[in-house]
Amino acid sequence: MTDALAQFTEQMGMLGESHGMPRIAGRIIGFSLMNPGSFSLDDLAERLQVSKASISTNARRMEEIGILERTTRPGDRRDYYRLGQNPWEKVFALERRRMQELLDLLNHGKQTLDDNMTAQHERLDEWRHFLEFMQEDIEQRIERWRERTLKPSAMEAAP
Amino acid sequence: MTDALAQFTEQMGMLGESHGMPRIAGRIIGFSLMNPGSFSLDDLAERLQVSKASISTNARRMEEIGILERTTRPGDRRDYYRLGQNPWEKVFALERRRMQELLDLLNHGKQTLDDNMTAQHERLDEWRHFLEFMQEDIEQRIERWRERTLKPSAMEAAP
DNA sequence: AAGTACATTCAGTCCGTACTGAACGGAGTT
DNA sequence: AACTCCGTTCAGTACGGACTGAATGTACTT
Repeated sequence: MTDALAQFTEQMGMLGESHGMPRIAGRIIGFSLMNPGSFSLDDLAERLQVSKASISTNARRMEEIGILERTTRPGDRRDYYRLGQNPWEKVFALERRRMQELLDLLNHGKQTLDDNMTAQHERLDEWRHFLEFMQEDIEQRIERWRERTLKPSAMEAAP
Repeated sequence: MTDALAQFTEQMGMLGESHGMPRIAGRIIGFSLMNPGSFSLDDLAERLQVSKASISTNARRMEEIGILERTTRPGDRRDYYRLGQNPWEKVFALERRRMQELLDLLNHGKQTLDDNMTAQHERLDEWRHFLEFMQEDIEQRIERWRERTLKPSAMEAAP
């Protein structure tokens, strides 16, 4: 692996950490982004210089979320992993779920709040409205993205 | 503090952790959401059962980001904290910054990638386009939210 | 000047969790 | 059956960072 690519992989690891995922998970994503084909657990363990156990755990978790895809080959017992279809939609879905948790918490909190605390009620409502407003739009946004990528002819060049 | 409110505060702490912030920061937000007025460091330390040092550090950091507001009172040396104007926009801004970091990383990685690896180039481009698309749209969305809240007469009831 | 009332900083502790090596399990092969 | 080649699980380690108590800094009061 080139120096530059190794560095890219490491930075993806760090970025993954800042998104709340294990460092190795980010590295796997970075590596898979930059290298063609699919890779066995042993491949990844060797290339990323980490234990096979970590690779196994992280790859499987990311497959459950849909970020990675597991494939097999005839006459070969190993599992091979590569990037899934549209990994970032999956990441956004996770963040959306956290937003929903917050929304639920705010709703529940509002119920436990005494009626005469109008200022707090208003503030809670404001937050809820904002979150709901943003949330309903995320879906629309992703939908629009899908439409756009399905019709590549309509793509405009970005500056 | 009521049992229910204490529980709310704790859950806000946990939720904050899942967003990558210290538990105490989330608790301060939760507490400030539910309690009227502004609070001194000692107030918060006592109510949240944590050390004053932690409160100081976390409150200040959140003030830097704009989530909290620091106020003072005549004839009183203490600092008082309360929620800032539109805290969630600030949280979104943070996530937007992380997206930008990823975007930068992808752009830089693309430059280090050999020209003849067309498949990887395409995949990188796809990611970049998606992120750019989502990012520019988030700004528009927040802008629309501002317009909407500035004209409360135009508000529609949500289902 | 000494004393008081704050906020901040810093060295050290504690805790969660990512990560590892080794053991385990299962499915194929001989 | 025993053996091989996988992936997974588990007990233990290591590490990062949140949190704390004590020290420090600063501005005001007497």
